[in-house]
Amino acid sequence: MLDIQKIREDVEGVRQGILNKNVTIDFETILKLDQTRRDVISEVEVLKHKRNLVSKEVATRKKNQADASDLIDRTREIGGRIKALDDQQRETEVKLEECLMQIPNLPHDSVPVGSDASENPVIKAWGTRFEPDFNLKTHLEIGESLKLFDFPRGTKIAGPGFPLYTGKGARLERALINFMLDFHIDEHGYTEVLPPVVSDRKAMTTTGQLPKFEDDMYKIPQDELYLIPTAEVPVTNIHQGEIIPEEDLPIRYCAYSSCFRREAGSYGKDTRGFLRLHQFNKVELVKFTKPQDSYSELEKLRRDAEEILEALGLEYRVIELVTGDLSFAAAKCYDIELWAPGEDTWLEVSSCSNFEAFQARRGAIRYKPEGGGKVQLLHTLNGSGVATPRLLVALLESYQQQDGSVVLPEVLGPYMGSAGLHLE
RNA sequence: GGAGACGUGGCCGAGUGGCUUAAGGCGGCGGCUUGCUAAGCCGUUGAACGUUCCGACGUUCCGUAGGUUCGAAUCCUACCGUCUCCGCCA
Repeated sequence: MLDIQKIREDVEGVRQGILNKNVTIDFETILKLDQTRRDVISEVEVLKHKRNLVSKEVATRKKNQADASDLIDRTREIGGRIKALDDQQRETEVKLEECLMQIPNLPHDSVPVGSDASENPVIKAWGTRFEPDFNLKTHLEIGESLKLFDFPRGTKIAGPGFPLYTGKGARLERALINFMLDFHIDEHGYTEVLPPVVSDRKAMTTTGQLPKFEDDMYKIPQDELYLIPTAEVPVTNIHQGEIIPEEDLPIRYCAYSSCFRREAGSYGKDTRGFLRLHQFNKVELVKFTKPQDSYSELEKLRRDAEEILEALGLEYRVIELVTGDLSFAAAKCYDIELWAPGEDTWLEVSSCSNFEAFQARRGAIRYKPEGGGKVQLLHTLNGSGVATPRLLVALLESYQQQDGSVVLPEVLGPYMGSAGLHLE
């Protein structure tokens, strides 16, 4: 949510920023609602002040056994008008809030202006291309021959997009999750949390999934809960409604969770194997920072994700998203993509974003400055560190051998245990 | 799932319709004291919104939402949450 005060003060600047995100908003209606709201508040506050004074006078007279019926009549009349104005205020605020909830976050000044993903600049590349002199297999071919997963049976249980990992494939999935968690906890100083995989409407609204993207999520109507599309939702909401002492910042959480996405509207796109799923595993990084620190923390966050890929020896590149490709809640975002030699393509495994105060305002997440300054909104950030399905794809395809087996990188040794690093 | 108890500021806790402008304590902050010293004394203490001549002023907030009333932390209704007991259960 944007600051209504900022909209009031610089509507043209806001309009242009939102336009750069390819969104058009009717700001005139918003400003009118804002004006109405303030007018009504002014009026009702005068009346309430009057009521308070007269009520006090009633109390005084009653104490002195005096008659107060004339005052009571007057207050009754004032009370009626207050009720009407209170209703009007509530109505106006609901409408205003509905409008504000529809506005995406403003892009940061440093974000290149552009209309869509085709304009996203590549800002970094790391690693060397895996180009052996034998014919490369895709992860599906590798997985089937080594019995690492079983898509037909997964589909039998829950429909397409719900993967079933088997044998050493299941072990590898678990190894990757544990490796990434330990790495972020021990090397990068994150605090581990293991959150619920469902969240309520309020939590989904804080992070920006609601009210606009209801159809993208799995819903449990009986309990008014949603399956989380990312651990970002429950983890960001850990501090919903709280005022955090400045000395506790930054807070860095690291969380593993299953993620659930309906992927509505994307049927027929990347449907092969692990490229796009309804359920997948992800290690997520979430930060709460002071406003002045959020951009340096974004760079560190991106490094934290990159280092996972470097430790696994996988070729990656970093993309900076242009304004038109930024998600609803993001002010700035980097995507990290892995090279999948078998698929012969880049696969997005991480998205690192700074939301500035956008989520904090929706969820009332604030901090109290040391030395007693005014309480203010903090900044939230998050990034995948990283999602497993496409990581698994790149890993299997990058470490495949001519004989069809796979030799995993050494860092996974402790996690593969008795299964070993040689999948055959 | 059944029964009961409870929900007040950062924390503890008083408050059963007007004397509350939420007592008192703890903690925090500022100051004074320096033979009450593992201390003492004094002062101070939250959030949101609106107006503003930037000095302030006003309104709201006692789990949440409604209701009764001239007036609600206090009475009524619903919901949410916590705890205890019973049932069920990995």
